Amino acid sequence: VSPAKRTTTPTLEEVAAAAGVSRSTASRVVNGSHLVSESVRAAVSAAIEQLNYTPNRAARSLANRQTMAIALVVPEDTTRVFADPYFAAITQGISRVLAETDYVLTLHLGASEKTQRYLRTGNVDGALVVSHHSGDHGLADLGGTLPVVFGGRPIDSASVTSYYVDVDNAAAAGAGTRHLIESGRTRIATIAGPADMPAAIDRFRGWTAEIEGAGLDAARVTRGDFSMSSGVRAMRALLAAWPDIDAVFVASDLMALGALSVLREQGIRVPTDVAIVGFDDIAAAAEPDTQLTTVHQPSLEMGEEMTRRLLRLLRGEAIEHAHIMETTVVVRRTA
Amino acid sequence: VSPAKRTTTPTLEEVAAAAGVSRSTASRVVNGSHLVSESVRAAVSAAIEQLNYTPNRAARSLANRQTMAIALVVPEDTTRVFADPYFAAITQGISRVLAETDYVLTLHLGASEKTQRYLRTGNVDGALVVSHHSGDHGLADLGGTLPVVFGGRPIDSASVTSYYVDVDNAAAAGAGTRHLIESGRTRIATIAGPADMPAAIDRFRGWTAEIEGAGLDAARVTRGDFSMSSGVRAMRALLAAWPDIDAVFVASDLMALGALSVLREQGIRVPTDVAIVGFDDIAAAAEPDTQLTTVHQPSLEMGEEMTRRLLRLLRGEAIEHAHIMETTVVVRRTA
DNA sequence: CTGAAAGCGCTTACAG
DNA sequence: CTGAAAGCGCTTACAG
Repeated sequence: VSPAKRTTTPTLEEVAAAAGVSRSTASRVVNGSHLVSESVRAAVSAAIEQLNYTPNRAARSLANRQTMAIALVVPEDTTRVFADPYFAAITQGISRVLAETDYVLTLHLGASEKTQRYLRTGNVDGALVVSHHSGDHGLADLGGTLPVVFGGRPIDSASVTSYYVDVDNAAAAGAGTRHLIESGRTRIATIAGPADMPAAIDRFRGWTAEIEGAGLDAARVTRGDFSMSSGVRAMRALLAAWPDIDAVFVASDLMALGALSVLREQGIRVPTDVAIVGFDDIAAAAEPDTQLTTVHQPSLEMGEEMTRRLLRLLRGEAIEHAHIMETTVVVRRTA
Repeated sequence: VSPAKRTTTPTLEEVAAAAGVSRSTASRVVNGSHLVSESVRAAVSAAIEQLNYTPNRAARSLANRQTMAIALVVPEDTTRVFADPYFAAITQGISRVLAETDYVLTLHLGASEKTQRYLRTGNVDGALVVSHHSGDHGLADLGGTLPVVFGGRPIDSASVTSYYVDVDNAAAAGAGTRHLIESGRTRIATIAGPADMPAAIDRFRGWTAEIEGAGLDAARVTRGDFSMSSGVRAMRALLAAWPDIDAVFVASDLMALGALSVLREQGIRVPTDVAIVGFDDIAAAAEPDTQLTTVHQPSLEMGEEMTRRLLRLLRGEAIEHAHIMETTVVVRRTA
């Protein structure tokens, strides 16, 4: 049978036969075992190459109880969340590090009964859960069932025992706010995020602490839902309630973009009249026409780090429960 | 062993024992075979329930040569594409119909050698490929290896034999342009998409045909890359080159949003001075502060339809190669 | 360092 | 309608 003609995938058995060794030995070289002589390794490698052999995943999983699959679960399945650049970047990071391994990624939008059962019943070796919202739909104790690392601090009771990577949202928001204070602004407002999201809560706390610490008035507050249009509404509301504001710390770049469009529309100069600091540093923030000053959050790297940590957990290594990544204030044109 | 205490998953063997039947019979009821008596079915079902049995996927795949997995591949892996609301909606649709089946979705960003090999060596039962760009990185003949349905017409040679769902981009763009013409506009520009993307090419063609058909001037053209910031740049360019324009058909909502912000900034009234029609109908288009008139494309439904079609292919049913979905012009405030 | 053998948990002809 | 048996393609003690 010429390799070009065969339609069915070659098996380990055939590789072994071609190399003149046993199936066990062929298996050992496929798996990089050290107890194989150099000559045998070469022969088997040649056979693998020649037959274009790829191990059958199902057979492998069945035999060694590893699936070589890891799940990416996004508990909330609204389009808004999924289209979030932050989420896109995290997924990118996850995909990037997984690409260098033999693991495959399964995608789960929502945390349905079916998904939970899938996760708990040995179909994946581990899970990555990315969620902005607090309501983790019963995913809290998932970590007790299989290795899990969360993107963002989980708000639930199990958080002390869960693994997660995050930034220090309060400190980061504080730094962004401080930039405004240090540049002489005194009537600094904030457009906060949803009151039920840990990241939003922490950023708001960071802003408040910094404002009060500077002896300024922390009353100029409004909220959005992290979307651009909510930023538009929030900015209008802010302007209506406190026409005197000279700066605003916005809890997400998308909302900041919305806020900027309102200021532009109303002919309010940025940063001369009102300075704006965002949060995230999405790609759009760096655009020549935007040049948004913002708190940089390493989203893609967070995805990479989550994945690397999960991989370590899968190798049986011990890691700390929390991994906090660095943020920086990126000063551009709006503040 | 009480079911509550056991840590290992029960096997079919155990279910069979508990029900007092053979493994074969237990397997038959798990798989809904008709050749099982009612009483036996009941007994096995009870055992399954009681033991909380879930079939082992690996064992099942190995035995019946089905993986019950389908791949979602996004050939280009830039953050920009992945954060695209259109893509997010499609994925949502895919996920939604798959949720009602036993299939799981694997996610592949980029079309690396590794991914291609994965797809071609029997690790999934079928694939869904979503791509805006033409350069499908060798995915063209993927359909010869396993069932595949594309989101968007593939531009490559294999397209006549591939399955895809799409909209009639030329006709849809024509309809959007016609809306502008019929409302009395005469100096109608367009912000087109990338010259290497089938959807962009077709939309531009649709605009051109309609403009020329009405005896108008089809010279007012500029291009973006479908991103909001490119819309900003394109709108500025348009205004600089042809200050007389009274309308613009924009090939994507994201670009239209950018264009609108420029008009707002320059104090140009919409739609009084310049009317705008977008394409996609993303969530942001319907926002109270935007109210963008646009060509609605059923993105989520396209994802659903792609998936349903792939499922049919997997069942061995015959389907047409192309499935074209309806678009409509949604008239809001900008035109 | 290498091989024979058992086993992973299912499905599916084949008989009956 | 039901069961015994073979087989899916691997891995992994166990001997040697």
